[in-house]
Amino acid sequence: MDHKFTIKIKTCESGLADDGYKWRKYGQKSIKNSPNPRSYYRCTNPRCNAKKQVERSMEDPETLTVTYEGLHLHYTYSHLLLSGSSQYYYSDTNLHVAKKLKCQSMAEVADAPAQPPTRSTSTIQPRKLQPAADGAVLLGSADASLRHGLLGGVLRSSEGLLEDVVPLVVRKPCDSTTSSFDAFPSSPASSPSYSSLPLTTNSSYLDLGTLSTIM
DNA sequence: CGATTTTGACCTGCGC
DNA sequence: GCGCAGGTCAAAATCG
Repeated sequence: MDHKFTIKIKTCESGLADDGYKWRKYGQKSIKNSPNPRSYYRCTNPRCNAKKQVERSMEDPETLTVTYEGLHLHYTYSHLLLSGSSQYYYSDTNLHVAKKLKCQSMAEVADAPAQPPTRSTSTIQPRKLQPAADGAVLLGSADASLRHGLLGGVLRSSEGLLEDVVPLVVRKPCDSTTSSFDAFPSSPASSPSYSSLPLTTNSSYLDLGTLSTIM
């Protein structure tokens, strides 16, 4: 069992996505039918088994397809310094790329984000930490207040696996006023369910809408 | 000088 | 069994 999912990140010029974790590159391979090589990264934390693969999108060179695998077993305090200029996408379509992804894992991924938006709950509902397949739970030992501080303003909209395995946000240094969002027609980020979030919709985009369709 | 990246070799899984 | 493709290793190079 593994946690594996893919997100698409808009990059600007030469800007690389900084997801708050520290990664070490351990390989690069050219992929068949893809003009761009795929880079392989491991978390530098020796206790952490998280890995990610970064591949530049064929259709949009400014989009990086990042496949995360494994769980972070530690914190990154850089999240406390998050700015509002974050843009990231969660692509369910690429979930199918992971050939080893089992149906159960798919269900896990799709579980929480597919929940109807119970946004009226202003109280931070600590999402039940889904025990990871390997028994590890990201932030599992976190002080609750710290966890809320980290998660509350960033990705609580997902209320799901993203909090467990996705680095809390994929940051990019460039301005958020790019017009590239036209390439992503489905935009549940504008859903009212996100209006209660402490982040503005034009500063952070999370494409979770289609995620529920894979249930 | 230690950490990180690069890159070719090696390993492994899968389809035929 | 063989070949291909993807993933990982590890030594050398590079960087800060």
